[in-house]
Amino acid sequence: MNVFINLNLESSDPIYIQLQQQIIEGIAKKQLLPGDALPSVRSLAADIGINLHTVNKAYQQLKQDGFILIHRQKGVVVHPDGVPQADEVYKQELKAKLRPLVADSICRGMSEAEFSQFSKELFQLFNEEEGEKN
Amino acid sequence: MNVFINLNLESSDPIYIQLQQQIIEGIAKKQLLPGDALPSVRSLAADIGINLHTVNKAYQQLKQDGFILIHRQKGVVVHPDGVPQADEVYKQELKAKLRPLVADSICRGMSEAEFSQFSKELFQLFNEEEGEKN
DNA sequence: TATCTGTTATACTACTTATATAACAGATAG
DNA sequence: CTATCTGTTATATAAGTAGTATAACAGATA
Repeated sequence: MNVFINLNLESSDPIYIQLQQQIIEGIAKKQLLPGDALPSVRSLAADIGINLHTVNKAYQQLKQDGFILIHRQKGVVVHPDGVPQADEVYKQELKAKLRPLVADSICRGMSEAEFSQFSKELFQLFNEEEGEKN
Repeated sequence: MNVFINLNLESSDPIYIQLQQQIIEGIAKKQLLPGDALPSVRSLAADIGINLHTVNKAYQQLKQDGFILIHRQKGVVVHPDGVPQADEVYKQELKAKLRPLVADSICRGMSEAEFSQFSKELFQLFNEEEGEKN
């Protein structure tokens, strides 16, 4: 049940953020399904060669955001009820995150069409591989 | 010639990043045109109540990214030749920044159409106010 | 000469990231 | 019962980032 984790230790993105994103990508690609078990903090930390607390930090944030459930003595699973649907608060935050990307892109002469094409390609990337189990 | 700067000191985004983004937004909205003068590091710092070095850090990065020119003893201006157009490297970085936003949105049941609609709204936001001088 | 530029240097505080150990309480397998 | 597995909590440390505070320098300009 190993999740394929590719960490970039050169990146300025913190390890626990990269870890979060990889798990979220796994859920988006449906390689991780509701109810699926995730490795324990200790085994995952050992597997990818980082500290237990770094994994725990990622898990805590994923739990906070509704991606996973943590049963105190049973382990960690992808949330059986699925991830909470995007509400208005989430959508406002999303727009706030897109905002600087759009402003920058406009300055550099990119069209709205090209920008949206990138989004479209990413949506396809995550949906194409639907259900792959490697 | 004051740039309207709205800082959020509660935000986890560093001040120098917010400052950068506001100036980039000004350029995107064409409120700041090629050749326009920007305040000196000292006067802008005094105006918005922050340290000189924080402003300098934002300016240095804007210079590095081609948004502004800094004439050693003359001051700071929006780059007269315009901002460098998006190249392949830039586009790859943009996609890398969009990637976690898209993965997250998919998990939360957002469609590609809705996601692109947000981008579209932001493009309009920056283009609507074209040339406004308040 | 006084004052404005950007630039550089140093020092300090506070916070974040990541690691290292250690211990605790509940569940479970032998 | 005991050993081992869970997540959790507590400390401590090291390195890096963010932000501030002062000070000084060199070139331009009024």
